[in-house]
Amino acid sequence: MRARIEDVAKVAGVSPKTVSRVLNNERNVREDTRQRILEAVRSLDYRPHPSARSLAANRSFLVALLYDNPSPSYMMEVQDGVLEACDAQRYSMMLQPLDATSPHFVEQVGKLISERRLDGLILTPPISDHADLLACLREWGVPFACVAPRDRQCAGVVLDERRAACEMVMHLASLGHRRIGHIIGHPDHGASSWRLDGYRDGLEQSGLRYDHRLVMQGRFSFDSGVVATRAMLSLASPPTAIFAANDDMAAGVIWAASEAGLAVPRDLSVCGFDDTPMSRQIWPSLTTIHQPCRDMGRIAATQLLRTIRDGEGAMVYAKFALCLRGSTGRVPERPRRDAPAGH
Amino acid sequence: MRARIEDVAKVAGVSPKTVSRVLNNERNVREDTRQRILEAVRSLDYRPHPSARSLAANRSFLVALLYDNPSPSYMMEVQDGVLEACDAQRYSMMLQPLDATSPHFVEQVGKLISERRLDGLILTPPISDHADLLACLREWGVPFACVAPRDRQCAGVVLDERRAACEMVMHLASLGHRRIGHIIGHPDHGASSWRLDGYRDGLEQSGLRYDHRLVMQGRFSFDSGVVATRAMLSLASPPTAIFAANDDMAAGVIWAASEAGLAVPRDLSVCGFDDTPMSRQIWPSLTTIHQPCRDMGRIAATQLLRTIRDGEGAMVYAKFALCLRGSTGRVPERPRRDAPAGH
DNA sequence: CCGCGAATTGACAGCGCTGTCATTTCTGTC
DNA sequence: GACAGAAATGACAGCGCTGTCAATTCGCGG
Repeated sequence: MRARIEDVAKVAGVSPKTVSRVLNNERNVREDTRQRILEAVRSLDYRPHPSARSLAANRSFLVALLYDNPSPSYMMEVQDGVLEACDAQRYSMMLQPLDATSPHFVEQVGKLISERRLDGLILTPPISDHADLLACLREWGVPFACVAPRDRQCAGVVLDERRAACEMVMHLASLGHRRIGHIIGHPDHGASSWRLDGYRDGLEQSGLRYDHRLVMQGRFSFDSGVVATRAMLSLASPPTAIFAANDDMAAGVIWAASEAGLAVPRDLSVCGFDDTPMSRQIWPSLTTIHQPCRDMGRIAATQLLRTIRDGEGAMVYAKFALCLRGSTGRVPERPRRDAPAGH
Repeated sequence: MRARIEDVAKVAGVSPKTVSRVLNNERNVREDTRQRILEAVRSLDYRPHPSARSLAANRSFLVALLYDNPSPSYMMEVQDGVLEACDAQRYSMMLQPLDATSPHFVEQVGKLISERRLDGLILTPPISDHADLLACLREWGVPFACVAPRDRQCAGVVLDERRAACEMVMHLASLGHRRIGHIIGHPDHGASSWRLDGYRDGLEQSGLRYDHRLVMQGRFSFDSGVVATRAMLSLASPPTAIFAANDDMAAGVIWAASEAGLAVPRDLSVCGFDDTPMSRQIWPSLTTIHQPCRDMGRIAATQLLRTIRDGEGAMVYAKFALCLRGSTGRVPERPRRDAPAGH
């Protein structure tokens, strides 16, 4: 049978309550007592019983990570980061896939919270932008932290995606591109508008005019990238570079370009956003923007646990990085086929 | 404050123990009593307290899903399946990323089990092939279920990967290929040997000779696919088709082929294994073998829960499916460059 | 209507921990 | 050395549920 707190107390010659104090890092325990107790814990290989702790303390020490169908690699990394932070603070994480468009969405989350006695939630896009849910959580007093939310008035983590997109477009411009297309992400994701704004910033700072014909609506999916690209390539004056709002759509761009017989980057430069593993596994490898997803998961969890403990978590900025790879190149010297000169 | 079991009992006019019986689907409760209790549960919106239940029942109702750095999309799908099965039986799932090569691996798992009071484990490749761990779990009497283990004498789920690989190779042969290369997966994964065996079966059934020069060792990574392909393409008599043991390596094959100026599938047919999302996002889209990962996760969890409940889980076979896509094609009529005829 | 085994229900303790509050011990001051 | 106030420790109840086992009720043949 496993040792219980009472056994530890007996060995250390103190009361169970004092052992509990040490295990929970409470103040007001003399240093020598603490050492004696830790020694007893070690000698008995004592492990506190999570359920007993939860029951007595009236907290579950459990947080849930809510997600709705994002890219698996993104989610997996965020997950690992969250787990890392939770483990370090003796918290557990549970996962909950959800359908944010369901009419019972908020209700389901409420049920989850009360069923599992959750101490807090971590919301990932697009759930982190679900205004109804955020309002309810605030009303219920349930602590939460958001990953990349549109509204930054909460605990969590974001990237300056607008700046990142801007820099990417400026990079394209520096390669000589003057007709740079953009494929917008899913309309429900805050990221889509930041990236679009960044695209406009980048054009402006490069002295290029915004042309609405070069901007297509996508949905963050590979297929939507293909569709948008076919449309853009059939323009009278097609772009020489396309900046897709994520890597999946960028893969769609490369696909559609290959389909149309264009070589990337010779005939068309392509870049994405997210630095998914896939971006390095396609030919040519994709120029994109790296998000430190694992760090972001860790940060979000840390801010959530701070909120739970002290009632105050912050919105932390994570750093992005441009990954310049094979899918972008200098614009060709002579025009391609939309030749204005020559006739 | 939330309703407790006592409140439900009072409303239904029975003892708390009887309510507990109904909630846990125990036998020997009269039907009308059951109905009265369920009605009370509904009217009070009662939710049993998980920690209280665990503490009293001396079980955690928690299983862990152990993984070591597999492909994120694979893991994510397995995860969702496991969650589905656990939810249905009022169990919780926790995730545990691990390093199976660590010298303290088994010890770490043991610590995890006793710390979290786990009721069981689900092992994914390559952990499902870790002989030391399996031996310890059996010795400790810890229920577990395996996804795709080499040794099928345990509860879990597998695919007939050997058969799948065989069919893939036969398909290549039916397209006219006679020099079909293979890139073996990671040596520690059971899947690698099944797929290799299937490759040999496929050659044999197509009347082709096994040629060791056309078989390279890989490690399931994109990079290892690139390296193996470069080596194979530099052979005096290179293959006209390459069957990589997974999609990541197959992506590497396409990459290396593009690098070498070869067009896929015109100059080289390529196929993989796993049907990752990436396989549809590259150009050309990848011919591969689909594994129903989500189903497999669900099945593994179901068998684990059966093991926990009745002490007996089975090894279940899941169904694979060939996905014929753009990366494979008929072998060209006239030889390519290793022209034996001609000059 | 009685008696017996089976089906159904209930009383009670206790799972292992922490919150509350009382008690003891220490620290610094005059 | 006495004393106040702070720091450290302990006693005890109880978190909400289920296991054990005893008590009650039911069904049915004689």
